[in-house]
Amino acid sequence: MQKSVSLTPLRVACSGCYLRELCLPRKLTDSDMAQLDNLISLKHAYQRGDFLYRSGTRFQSLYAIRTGFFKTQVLHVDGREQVTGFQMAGEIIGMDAISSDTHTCDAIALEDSEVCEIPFNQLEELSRKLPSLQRHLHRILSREIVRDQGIMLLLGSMRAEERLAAFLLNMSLRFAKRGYSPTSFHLRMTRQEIGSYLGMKLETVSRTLSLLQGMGLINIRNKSVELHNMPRLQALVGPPPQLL
Amino acid sequence: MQKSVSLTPLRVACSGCYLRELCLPRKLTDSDMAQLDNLISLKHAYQRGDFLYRSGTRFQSLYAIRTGFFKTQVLHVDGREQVTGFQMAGEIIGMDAISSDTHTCDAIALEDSEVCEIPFNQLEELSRKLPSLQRHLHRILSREIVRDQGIMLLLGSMRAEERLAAFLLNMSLRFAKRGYSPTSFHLRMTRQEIGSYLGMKLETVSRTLSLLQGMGLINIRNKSVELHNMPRLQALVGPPPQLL
DNA sequence: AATCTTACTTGATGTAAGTCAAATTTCGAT
DNA sequence: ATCGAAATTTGACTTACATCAAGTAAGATT
Repeated sequence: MQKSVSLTPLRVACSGCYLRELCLPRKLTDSDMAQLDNLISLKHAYQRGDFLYRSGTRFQSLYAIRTGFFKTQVLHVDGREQVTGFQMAGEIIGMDAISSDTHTCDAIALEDSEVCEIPFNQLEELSRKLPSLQRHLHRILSREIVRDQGIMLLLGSMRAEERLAAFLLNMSLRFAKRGYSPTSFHLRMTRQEIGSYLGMKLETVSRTLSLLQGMGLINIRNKSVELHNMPRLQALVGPPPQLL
Repeated sequence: MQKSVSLTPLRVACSGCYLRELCLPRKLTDSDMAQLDNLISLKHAYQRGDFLYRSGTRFQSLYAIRTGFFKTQVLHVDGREQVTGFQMAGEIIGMDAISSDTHTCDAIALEDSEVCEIPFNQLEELSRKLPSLQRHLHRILSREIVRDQGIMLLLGSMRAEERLAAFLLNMSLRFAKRGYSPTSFHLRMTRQEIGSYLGMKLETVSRTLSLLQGMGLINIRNKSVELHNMPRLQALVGPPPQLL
C-alpha cells in the first residue's frame, strides 16, 4: 500500500537538517536535542501519489516533512472531496488524528518526498520532561487552528480572484521562508486540487489565473508561476470590490 | 471593556459541575482533581454582547464555558467578518491564541454567560505532571482542528440547503449532549451570524430556512427551531443533488 | 519518436446565490 | 402600553460561478 522504504538503515536525525528551524524548539540543551533526535529517527520515502496515511486508519505518529510536497483531503460520504491543505518541507502533518486516535483525512504525496516519523506517545512523554518542547507542540497545534480559520475566512467571504491571490501569496511566503524565490515557483498540484482547496471548480481556477495574468499581476505557464506585482496581489486580497 | 465580574469571592471549582464530563479527563485521582480545581478557580460572568476576549490582546488563559453561548469571529482588514464558531456550555475557547500568545479572533457572548478561566501556563505545568490531562488537552486541540476541517468541507463544497441542514443537525447534536431536546431548541444567533458562519448572506439564510420549512423538514419561528424530520435532513447533508 | 492519457484552456449557456428594496415582525427602552 | 431600532421575510433583478462541451497541450508509457 504505502510504499514506505526506509532510505538508510542507520538513524537519520531530523534535527540535523533545517527542519530544526521550522519544527523544533530553540531553547533545548544538547542533551535534550539528543533525546529528540532519538525520538525522530524513522525516515520514510514516498513517491508521487503514495498515501502517507489514510482516513480511518489508526493514529500513532505525527510526521515531519523533510523534503517534498503533500496534500491532505477529507472525503465526504458521497465522494465529494475537499482538499484541506498543502504541506511542504518543514511542516508537521497528522495532528487532526490526535482527537480520536484515528486519521480523519488522507495525506498524499504530490511529488517524491521524505518524511520523518514522530511517534506521538514518545513525543508526549518527552514533552512532559521538556517544557519548551511542550510549549512548542502546543504552538504547532494552535497554529494549525489559526491556519484553518484563515481558510474559513477565505472560503466564506472571498471572491475567486481574491482566493487565488491569497493562495499564490501564501505559497510565495512559504517558499521564501525555505530560501526559494518568492516570485517564481512551481506549483505541485493540479487546477482541480487548487479548486478543491479554494472552493471552486477547476475551470474557474484556470479562468481566474488567466485573468490575473491578463491584468499583468502574474505569469502562469502550466504549473510554473511568476508573481509580477505582489503589492497589487496583496491589495486584491485586502479590500473588497464595492463592499467598502 | 470586558465586564468580567467575579460572581463569588470564594473559589468555585468547575469540576464540580457537569463541565467535568465534557472538558476534563476521567482517569484522575481525587488528589489530581483537587489540583485541577485549584487551577480552574476563577469564574467570570458576561452579559450579552460582552467580549470574552478581543483579537490582538495578549493570551493568558483558555476559558471553559460554564453556561451560556458565545461566538468567535475573525475580522478582515476591510471590515469583513467571518464567524468561525459558536460555543456553548462545556466547551473550551481561546485555543487559537496559543500559537502567537495573542488572540486571533474576538469572542463575544450571545447571551448572559458564565466562564471559568484556565491560566494556560498553569495548565501546561499541571499537564506535565498528569499524563491523562496532557493527553486530554491534546485531544481538545486536535478536535478543534477536525471541527475546522469539517467547516472547510461545508464551505468549500456544499449548497445552501446542505449547509443549513448540517448546521441545524450540529446544533441538535450538541444540545442533545447537554440533555436538551435534539428536536426543539432556541437559536441564540441572528440570521446574519448564521450566514457569516456558513458563508452566505442573511437573506439566503432566511429564504433557505423557509424552504426547509416548506419541505416539512423543520419548523422555524424567529429563533425557535423544531426539527421534524432528522433523517431527511441528514440525507440532505449526505448525498449531493445530481453529482452522484 | 509515437501513442495514449491526463491536464489545461476557452467558449456558450444555466443557475444558485447575491444585491437592492420594501414590508412586516420582534424586541428593547422609555 | 408605546415608540423606535433592529431583525426577519419576501420579491424582483443581477451576477459570479458552475456546467457542459470542445479543442489543445503536456507527460507518461511503450
